[in-house]
Amino acid sequence: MHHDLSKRERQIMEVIFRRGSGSVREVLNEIPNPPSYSAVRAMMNILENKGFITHVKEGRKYVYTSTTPIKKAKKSAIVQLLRTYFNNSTSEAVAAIIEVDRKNLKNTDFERLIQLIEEAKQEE
Amino acid sequence: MHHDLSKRERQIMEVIFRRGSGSVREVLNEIPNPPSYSAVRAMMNILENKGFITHVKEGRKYVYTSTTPIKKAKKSAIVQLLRTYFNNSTSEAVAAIIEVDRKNLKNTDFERLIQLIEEAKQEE
DNA sequence: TATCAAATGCTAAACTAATAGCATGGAAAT
DNA sequence: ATTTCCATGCTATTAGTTTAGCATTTGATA
Repeated sequence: MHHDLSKRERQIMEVIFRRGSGSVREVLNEIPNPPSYSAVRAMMNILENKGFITHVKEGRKYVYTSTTPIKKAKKSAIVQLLRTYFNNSTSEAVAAIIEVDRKNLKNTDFERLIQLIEEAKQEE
Repeated sequence: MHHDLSKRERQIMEVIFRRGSGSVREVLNEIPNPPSYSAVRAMMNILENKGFITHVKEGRKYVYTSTTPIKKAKKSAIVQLLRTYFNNSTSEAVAAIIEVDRKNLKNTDFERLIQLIEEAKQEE
């Protein structure tokens, strides 16, 4: 998906995915150690020229969105995570995710997860 | 973790995490649309100078490993995924992961997952 | 309506990353 | 011991990123 992007291009795409959309200013505000406003504008133009994002005019500014459907982007990110860190093992990945957030998860969360898995099992 | 890496640096780190370790040649072999051998070497030198990887001599070649413990790297990748694509919702992420791989998962896999979650629930 | 503030269009210069390729060195094979 | 094969050391060049800043456009405000 966004595998051939430069560091800045990638950072911008991540902000767009996280927010759903964003103006140059909004994107800039969410980049850690950001470059200048000019640089972000330049990068977003490049991303648009490459076809990764598109914009609509809203008031006096441009609001950008990803041209890749969010669902597809999520899938791509997951495949990438599994491949890089979990040897493509879904269950190891799930275990690791739960472990990361275990302290914050409540009983109802666990029950929802179990129900979710039961459902997937049925649909098989 | 590796959030300020250039595109190539990032690609190299991903290979190192996936493989556990790797020589320049081995890393090169796993990069899609790879640059030259020279370029990979240069990048790996930079990564070493920045402290992300280290090497031991093995025969006539250098074998590189990450200086970041794999566990920490996994956690960082997960946090990043959740933040970017799932609004920090563990259960949505788990649902999406299962969805991606649903066709390949067998009944025993689902049962293992349920057991895994039951255990996490107990440990709470 | 006139002014202001904040956005984009554009471009050139400065900087950093990425690359190629020659020089060097060492392990393995003959 | 000598040759061969791969690997690294190094450096110059190319490609791409980052920047500032002026001109222009456009909502908002007095």
